[in-house]
Amino acid sequence: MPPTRRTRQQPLSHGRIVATALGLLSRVGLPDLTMRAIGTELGVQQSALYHHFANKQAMLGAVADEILARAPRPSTPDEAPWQARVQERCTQLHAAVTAYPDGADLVMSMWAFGMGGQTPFDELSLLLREAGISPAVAPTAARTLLHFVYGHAYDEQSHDVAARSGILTAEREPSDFGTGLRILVSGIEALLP
Amino acid sequence: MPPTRRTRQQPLSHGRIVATALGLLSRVGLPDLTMRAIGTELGVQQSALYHHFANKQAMLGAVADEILARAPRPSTPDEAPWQARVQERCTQLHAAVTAYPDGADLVMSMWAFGMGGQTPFDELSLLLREAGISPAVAPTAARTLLHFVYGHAYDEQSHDVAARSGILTAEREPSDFGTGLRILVSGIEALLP
DNA sequence: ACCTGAACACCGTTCAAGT
DNA sequence: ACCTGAACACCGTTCAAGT
Repeated sequence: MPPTRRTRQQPLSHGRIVATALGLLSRVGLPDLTMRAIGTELGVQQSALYHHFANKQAMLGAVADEILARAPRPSTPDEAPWQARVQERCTQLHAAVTAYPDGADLVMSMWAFGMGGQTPFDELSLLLREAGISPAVAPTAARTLLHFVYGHAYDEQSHDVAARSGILTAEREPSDFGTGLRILVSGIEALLP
Repeated sequence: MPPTRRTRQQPLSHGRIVATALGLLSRVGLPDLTMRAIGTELGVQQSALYHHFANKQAMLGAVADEILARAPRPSTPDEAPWQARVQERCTQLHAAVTAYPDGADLVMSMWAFGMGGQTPFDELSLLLREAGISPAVAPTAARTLLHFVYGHAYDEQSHDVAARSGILTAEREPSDFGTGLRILVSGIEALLP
């Protein structure tokens, strides 16, 4: 008797697989997000998933994109100082990846591997170019911001996992993310002519 | 006929296992750094390793510490400006983790999980406190620097792996690391009274 | 105390066969 | 075209048994 097997109503599709994977991720975490578990949840064999994605990594790339797509849209007006806009976007991305267990790990890996998560980089690069950062440096600054956002989120989420395993790690102040972000924005500001 | 099985001369030990794992890591990478492969390399059963480490993660923590311990020692004199000292240390750490395939991934994971890599954080925190950064903010600044160092190195190494798999990712300028580091140091400088 | 040998409970991926 | 069912080639970890 399988634990949770839903009868299949609709045919499989990219979107249905990603939605199911996302729901499963939030319940069991990345290590238990197996192709078998996703198949069981959808009421199909694990091998059926390979008709829609070339391999597991391609599917995880789509999941990472969905996590980022669920980040709230910026509310700061376009006329606001670029510092405020950058800080808002980074805070939203931080919230988006920490909304799912191991979300930072997943998004960071997929972005580094070139299999997803390109949008935040493009958005931040554009925002910084509009702010007057030279086109040669804007991508570097955007990457540096994202390394911080994902790295910090990864740290927080690993801290949670480690704490659950009874491992001691350094405590993290709630203000820590904001302070780090201000360091970065000040540093980028110093590059302006 | 096993591929490479060395006859065992000395008894197993922490140090011998770590050294063997490090050699294997540099040849085959993290995904193929299995307990079986390490055992074969040492001429023992994989289960023998569990008499010296509680589990694979604990062993990988020791490997991460060894990678960091092999970073070159600072040559910049203690009297030099803190900016130069921070930049040198970060550049050395960057070199240390990129010296082994998947080194950044390994060190970042173990540090986040609290199973290794504590030394760089302690060193940078101290250095920044000596520079006049308030004790409340110095750890945050140190963490922000390390997120950048490891994040950037992780990116570069993933780029290599992806390229080998024929996946296209954005090109990276060699000056990119230095530019990002200067952004961070400028930002930390802005926190000084 | 240290290690062997075998097993357990899993993985991702492939592929002939069905519909 | 889409999916099943079974297999393949692996994993990390455990544990009785040997020395």
